[in-house]
Amino acid sequence: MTSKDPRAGALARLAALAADETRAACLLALLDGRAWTAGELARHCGVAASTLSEHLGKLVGGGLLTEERQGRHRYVRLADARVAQLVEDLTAQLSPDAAEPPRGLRQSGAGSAMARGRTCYDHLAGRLGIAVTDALTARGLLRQDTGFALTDAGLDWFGALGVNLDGRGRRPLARACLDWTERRPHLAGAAGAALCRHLLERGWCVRIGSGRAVKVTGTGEQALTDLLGIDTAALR
Amino acid sequence: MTSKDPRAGALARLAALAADETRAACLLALLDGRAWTAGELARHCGVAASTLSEHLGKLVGGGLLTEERQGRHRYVRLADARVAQLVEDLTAQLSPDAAEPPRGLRQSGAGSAMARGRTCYDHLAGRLGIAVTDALTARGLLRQDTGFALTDAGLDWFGALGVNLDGRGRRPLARACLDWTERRPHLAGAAGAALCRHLLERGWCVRIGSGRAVKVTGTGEQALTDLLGIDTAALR
DNA sequence: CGCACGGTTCGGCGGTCGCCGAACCGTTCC
DNA sequence: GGAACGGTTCGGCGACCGCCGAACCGTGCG
Repeated sequence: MTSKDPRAGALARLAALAADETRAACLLALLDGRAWTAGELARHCGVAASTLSEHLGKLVGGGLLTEERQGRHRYVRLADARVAQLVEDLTAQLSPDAAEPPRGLRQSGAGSAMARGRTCYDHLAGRLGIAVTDALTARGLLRQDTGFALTDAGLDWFGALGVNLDGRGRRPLARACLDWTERRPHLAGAAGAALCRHLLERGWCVRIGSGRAVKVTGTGEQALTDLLGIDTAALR
Repeated sequence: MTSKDPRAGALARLAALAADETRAACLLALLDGRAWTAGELARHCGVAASTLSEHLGKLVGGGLLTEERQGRHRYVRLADARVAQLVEDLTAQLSPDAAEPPRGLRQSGAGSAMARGRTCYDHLAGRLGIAVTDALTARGLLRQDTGFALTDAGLDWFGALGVNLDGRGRRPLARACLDWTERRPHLAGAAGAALCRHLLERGWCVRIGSGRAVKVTGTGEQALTDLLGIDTAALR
C-alpha cells in the first residue's frame, strides 16, 4: 500500500466494475449494441430495480456505459466500441479452458437462433459471422495468417459494396473477435461494424424479436451467395 | 440472480482477480515477463508476506499466474501471452481519458530509462518499441491502415533476419499494444515477441539492472540503423 | 546441529459491498 | 386530478474480503 504502480489503483477500479455478477450480466446483455432501460436490465438480472439503479450508477460513473434519459425512462448502452471490445476480450479469455463441451443441440429454441446468427455489439457473430469471415478470407479480402487485416482487394470490395470505411476514429479497421459458440475468430472492428450495418440497412438480415439474434432474409441469401459465395443453407 | 447469462459469473470471477489494488499491482509488475518471488512482490506492493501469499493463491488458482517452486522460493509469472495481452488491454483502456498530462520530464531517473525502452511482457515498448514499429511500417513490412498485420515483405524480412515465426500456437502473429508512455500502438503478438527475443539474444539490447527497462547497445544502434534506418539518437 | 529465512496457515478485525423494502419523485395516461 | 409506472434514495442487514500478526513448516547456510 506504499508505492506500487500508480496505475494499479485505476486498474483495480476498472476491473471492479466487472467484478460483480449482476454488473457482468449487464455488460454481457449490452453487448448486443442496443440501449436497454434500467427496468429491462433489472428483470434480466433478477434483482430489484433499486439494486440495479445503483449498479448503473457505478457503470456510468466508471465510463463503461452512457445514459440517455427520455421521459421516465433511463436508456443505457455501452459507452463505445472500446468498451465492447474489452468485454469481448474478457469473455474470450474464459472460453478456451471452460470445460463446457461444444454444447450439443440443447436449447434448440432461442439458443439455436442465437447460434445461427447474432450481433456482438455492432458486428456479426454466430455461424453467420463465421461464414462471412471465412468467405472474406477465402476470397483474399481478409488475411488472418499475418494478423487480422483487410487486403487491398478487401478495401476495394468494401468500396464497391458502397460501404464507407472513412471517418472511423482511432478504431482499428479490422479486428478479431472470438465467437462464443463457434470458438473461432470473426470480423470485428470498424469494418465488421460497417458490414453489419450494411446488411441490416439493405434488409439482408433482420433482427428476430427484441433480442440480438438475427436471421438472413431471402434477398439476403441471394446477396451473400452472389457477393461471397456463401452457402446459406447452413444458416437457415 | 435468477437466470442471467451463465457467462456472467465466470466473467465476474475473472474480473475480481484484477479488482484489488494489490493484485493489480502484481499483474502490472509481472508485465515485465519475468518471474518474481513472492517476497519481491510483497515488498513491491508494500503488504505483509502473508497477505501476498493469499493473493498469489487466488491469481494462480484463477489461471492468471503460473508458479514454479525452487527450494524455499516460489517463483510466479504471468500464465501466458493471453493474460499479458489482457492486462495490457485493460491498462490501455485507462490511458485515453486519464487526466494525466503527457508527463513532462519529471522522474528523470529510472522513469526516463523506462520511457526510452522497456519490455512489455515479451515485446518492446517505450520509444524503442514505437521506433521499431514506425520503421517497420514505413518500410512496408507492417500495415496498420487495414488492421495490424505483417505484409508478405514483412514475412520475408523476418525470415531473412533468421527469426523463426512458426510454431506459435493460436497466438496472433501481429497485434497492436498501446504504449503506456507514448500513447501509440506498437508491435506485439508472436512477431513482436520474437523480435524482442532476437534483439536480446544478439546483444543489440540489454536489460538495465533488474527492471524491465532496456537500452540499445553500440552494435544494436548499428544494426537498427542498417536494418530499419532507425535514427537511434533519440533512444540514447 | 542450530539459526536465519522464505513462505504458508490461521484467527480475528474492520471496512466494503451487494442486496432488499420502503419512501419518494417525476412522467404518462386515463 | 388521480392512478399507474419507471426510476432513485435511504437505511439497514448480512456476507465477503483484504489486511495483519503469530505460529508454523521447510529449505539453506554457517
